[in-house]
Parts: sequence; C-alpha cells; structure tokens
Amino acid sequence: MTKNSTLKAELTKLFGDQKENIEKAAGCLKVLAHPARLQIMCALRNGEQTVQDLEFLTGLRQTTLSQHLSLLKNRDVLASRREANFSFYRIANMRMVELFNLIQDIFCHMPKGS
Amino acid sequence: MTKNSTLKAELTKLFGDQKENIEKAAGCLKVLAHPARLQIMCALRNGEQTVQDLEFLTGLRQTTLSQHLSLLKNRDVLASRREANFSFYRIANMRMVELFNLIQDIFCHMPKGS
DNA sequence: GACAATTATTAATATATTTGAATATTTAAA
DNA sequence: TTTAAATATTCAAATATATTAATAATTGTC
Repeated sequence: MTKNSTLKAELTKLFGDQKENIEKAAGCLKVLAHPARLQIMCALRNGEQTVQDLEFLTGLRQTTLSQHLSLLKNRDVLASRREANFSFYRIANMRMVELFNLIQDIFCHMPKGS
Repeated sequence: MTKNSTLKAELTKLFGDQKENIEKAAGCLKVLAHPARLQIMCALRNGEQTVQDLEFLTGLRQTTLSQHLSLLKNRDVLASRREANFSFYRIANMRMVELFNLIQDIFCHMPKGS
C-alpha cells in the first residue's frame, strides 16, 4: 500500500507532467498500427522512395497510399522532400527507425525470454 | 528500377509469407495505441498489480479498466493470474517489456539522432 | 498558357473503436 | 446457501477510422 502510494504519486506526476508525451506516443503507435502503413515502413527500411515507387512496392492505390503517407507524416513518423513533381518519403528519424526495427524483430522473428 | 524490382520481390515475399506477422504487429500496436492503456503499461512497469490497484493507480473506472485489460490480454501484451478473487496482471513477456521501454524512452525523454 | 505526369485533398459511406451503464460471473466467508 | 467483494461481460450510443471515387494542386514540358 505504501509501495503503491509511492507508485501512484510517481504515476500521477508522470501522467500530469507527461500527458502530452502519452498522447504523442499513443498517436504515433496508432498511426503505425495498420497493416498498410507497416508495409510502407517496410518499403522504406532501406531508404527513401517516391510515392510512385511505394505504389509499386506496396500495391496500394495512389489515393489510398497518399492518405496513409499523410497520416504517417503528420505524426512525424515519416518525412518527405519534393524534387520536381516527385515526393520522396523516408522514415523521419533514428528513433522511428529503432522503433520499427524492434517491431520487426519482435513480430518477424520470434521468442526471446518468457 | 532493378533495385526496386528486387525490393518488390522481397516485400512481396515478406507480405505474403508474413501477412500474419504484419497483422499481429498491427494488432499489438493498435492495442498499445491508447492513452489509458499506456498508463496501464506504466503502472505495470515494476511488476504485477491487481485490478483494484490498477484502478487506484490509473484512476480508471473498474468497468473501463477491465475492458482495456481484456484487450491487452487478448493481444498477449499482458498476462494475468488469479488468486482468490483477485486478478493480477503483468506485462506478458520480455519482448513486450522491451517494446514498452523503447516507447517510453522515445516519448518521455527526447532526441537521439536527426 | 495548355497539357501531361505526379501527388494531394475532399467528401461520402462503411466499418471499427470507445464509453458508460447495467448486469453477470467468480470466489470466499458467514 | 446467502451475501459481499472483486472482476468480467454485454449492449447501445457516440466517436473515430478506413475506403473509394472524384477532384484539385503542383511541376515540368511543349
């Protein structure tokens, strides 16, 4: 009980101070939590790609793809640059690369501990 | 183009062979992608807790909490055991601990690379 | 400036998730 | 075997997300 009161105090502090962080984490995870968007992440593992290439690589329709890209970009999971009338998308930063790598490691390999 | 054809072949294989893995990853991420459920994960960082303790720690109502716990358990993010009329919940395995730790690290600390 | 190619946005419908209230189940104890 | 405590389930309403088709921007080329 005392132990949990301490934990409660900690958590209250956490959830108070870091409500924004929790919302941000949830938002980021939510946007990753979709098969098509995980496919997009896979296709970007080895570097940036144009929308057109992603269309080819994932088999998604342009309009659907563009919407998924937009969601991922809004959450700062992806970043993009434009060159002529091509948009190149990439994984936004090393943290997102790490996160995706771990996800891939967990779900595409297997066990490792109880 | 040849490079992407190769990548495409790889990805097709991936998405074919591992469609299940992708679905599983998406399902797991989806269930984590909710502020209340991330709070629950936080509260379980240091070990198992009863539902009643989680109610206290997270401030969620019993009925709502129970539903969130059920979702997390169905996706094998959490596991539980029963003792008398108490249920003890815990993070299901080391992979989920790793995943949550990384999420916490990314969103509750800050940068680390571009 | 008109046209074609590439990408982005809007809008409508279908589907899924969340929430809260009510109720049910499980277990221990009287 | 009734009762109380702890947890789980069901249901309906509100909200959010996904999907498709249609359309709009943007950029380079003629």
